[in-house]
Amino acid sequence: MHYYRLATPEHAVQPRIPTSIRRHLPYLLARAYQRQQRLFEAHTRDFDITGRDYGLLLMLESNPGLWQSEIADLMGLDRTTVTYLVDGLQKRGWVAREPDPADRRAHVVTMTADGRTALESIRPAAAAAIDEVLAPLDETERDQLRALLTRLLGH
Amino acid sequence: MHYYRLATPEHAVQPRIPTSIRRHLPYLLARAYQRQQRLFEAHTRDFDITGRDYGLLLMLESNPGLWQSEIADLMGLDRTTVTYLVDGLQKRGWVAREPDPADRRAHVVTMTADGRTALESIRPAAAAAIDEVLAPLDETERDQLRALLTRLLGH
DNA sequence: TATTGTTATACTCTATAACTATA
DNA sequence: TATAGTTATAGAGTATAACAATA
Repeated sequence: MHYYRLATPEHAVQPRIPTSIRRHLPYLLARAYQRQQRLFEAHTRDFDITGRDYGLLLMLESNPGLWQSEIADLMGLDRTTVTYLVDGLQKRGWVAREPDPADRRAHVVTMTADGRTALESIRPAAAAAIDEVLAPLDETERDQLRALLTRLLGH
Repeated sequence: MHYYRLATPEHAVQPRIPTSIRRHLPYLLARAYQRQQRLFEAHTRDFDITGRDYGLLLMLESNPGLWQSEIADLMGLDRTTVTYLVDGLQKRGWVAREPDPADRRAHVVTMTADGRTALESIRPAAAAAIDEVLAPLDETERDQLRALLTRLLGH
C-alpha cells in the first residue's frame, strides 16, 4: 500500500501512529476490542452468531431463567436492546421466553435444546478466536490482564 | 431494581455474572471498552464529538496532511468509513481536504484553525473521562495495562 | 404509581458495489 | 491495471418515546 509514496523521497516517511497516541490507553483498549471483534467474526463465519449473542448464551447456560431486565443489567444494555437481542436468538430457536408465574410482567429467558446444541458447536470456534487474540500473551500475562481489567471495572 | 425478587425468598438469589464469564478476557475487554465509551460520551456531552472523532483529531495534530487511505490503515477502518468520518469533521469546519499535488488521486486531510481551537476546548473533558475510566488503577498498574495491551496488539 | 416488556421509529456506524479520476 | 476517493445503498446495533400488562 502506498508504494508510490514509499518510493518517493519526499514521501519516504511512512505515516505512523505517534507515540503519544500509541501509549494512550483509550486507543489501546479500542484497538484491542476491535481486534477481538474481528477475530471472533472471522472464526465464527460459519455460524449465525455475534460475540454478544455468544455471551448471552454463556450467561443463560450458567444462569437459566433470567429476566430480560436482568440481562440488561448484567450486560449493561438498554431494555429495548435486550428485546432486539432475544428476538434474534428466539428466531433461530436457541432461546425461549415464558412469562414468570411469580411476576407475570416479566419474561423468563431460557436456552432451548437447539440452543445448547448450537452453543456446543460454536464453542471450539469461539475458543480458537480467543486463542488468536491472546496468542501474544503467556499465561502469567493473561492473568495480569484479567486482574487489571477486573480492577478497572470495579468487580 | 428488582426489589420484588430480592424481597421474595424464592428469588432471593440475585442473578450474578458467573465466575466463568467474569474471568473471561473477551467479556472484560468488551465491558472495559463499553465503560470507556460511555464515560467519554458523558464527559463530552457539551461538544459535538465522538471518541473516534477525537482520536482522529489527535492523529492529525501529530501527523498533519494524512491521506484518507493512511487514516484508514492507522485506525483499522474501511476507506468508505473514513470518508464518512472526515465528512463529519469537515461539516463542523474542523478539518479540510486538499488534493495532494504529488498525487492528485489522493486528498490530504489537515486540521483547520477552528479544529485546533475545538481540540483544545475538548481536551480537558476528554482527560477527565480518561481519569474516571482509569481511576481504579495506580500509575504502576496503568503502565502494566499499557504494556500488556501493546503486546496484545503486536505493536 | 412503578416496572416489565414491546413496538415504532430514528440515528449512528459500518461495509459492499459501482463509479470517477488519476497513476 | 491498480489505487484514492465518493456515492448509493443496505444492514447491524443502539436508543427514545409511547404503549399495554401487571405489580
